[in-house]
Amino acid sequence: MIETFETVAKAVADPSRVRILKLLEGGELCVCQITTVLGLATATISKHLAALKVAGLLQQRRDGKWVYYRLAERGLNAYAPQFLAMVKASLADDPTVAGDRRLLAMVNEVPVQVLCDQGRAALPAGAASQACCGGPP
Amino acid sequence: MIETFETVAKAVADPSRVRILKLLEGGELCVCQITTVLGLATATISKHLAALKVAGLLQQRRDGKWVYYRLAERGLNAYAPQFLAMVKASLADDPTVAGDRRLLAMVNEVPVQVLCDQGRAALPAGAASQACCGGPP
DNA sequence: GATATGATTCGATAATTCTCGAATTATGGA
DNA sequence: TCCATAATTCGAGAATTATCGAATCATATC
Repeated sequence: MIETFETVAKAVADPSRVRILKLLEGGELCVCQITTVLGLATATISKHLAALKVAGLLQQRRDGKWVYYRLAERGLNAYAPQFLAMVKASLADDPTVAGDRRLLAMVNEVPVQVLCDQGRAALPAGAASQACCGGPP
Repeated sequence: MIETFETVAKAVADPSRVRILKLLEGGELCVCQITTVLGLATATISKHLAALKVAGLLQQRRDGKWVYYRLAERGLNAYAPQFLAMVKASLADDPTVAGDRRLLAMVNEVPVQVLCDQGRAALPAGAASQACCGGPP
């Protein structure tokens, strides 16, 4: 009951996890794609994904070596759909979310194997700059 | 943007604060009434109320020595109304929330001055038991 | 089978946060 | 003006959490 509600609310109360949810609105992604866009350690992303899954917000699918995550369409958690709907209706014009979206577009240009292997080095030069620190002065 | 969203989500991601929100659905309450129902220290309740207010979920009104809080009807935070609506639509049958509601009914029988002075001692004997530990074995 | 690779789990550290008692502020009444 | 009381703020301790590197697990390929 209130613990279930708390679990979902806590899951949504972290910017990294919200960024993941917003990314997945465009369809399923594998862990290394999400990792490349967010720019965090793989272990960190994996933990975030686990938290979102426990909260009933995500579903998992393995395809060979890769694990794909997507927004949960029917959840174990009664409150998950409402939270998902609210996230979906929010933050469309947030600069961080927009930057992630732009970066994702480039990530999608690269085959998954290459991306997993090289990370951001597989992207066009300077592609990741908007996500962290901007161009030269 | 995403920080604003995070602030509200964090505010809702704590069971004590959700209980406060559920209590206030019945109308405004003063700090000592909320403190008596939740059974936490006054300082703790005050901090929770401040967090909810900063998140745009609550509004404040002073009446003499007492400060009354109520759900915010028009908030500074763009996401607050949606979160409030979701909380309102949730947890109606949660046992903790139901216990708080029963306790609030008794609290409302006592004048505020007496309540602030005596706390739970002002309630009928054993009234607070359902909120923590149940009756004798 | 042995090896390589993507993802998860483990262990540790730094940062948040929940909670409380004590000190402070604000208001009302003697 | 001085005291009593309701609420907030301060300071500290305990618990939770975000993050990472290293170790482990799972799958595919040779």
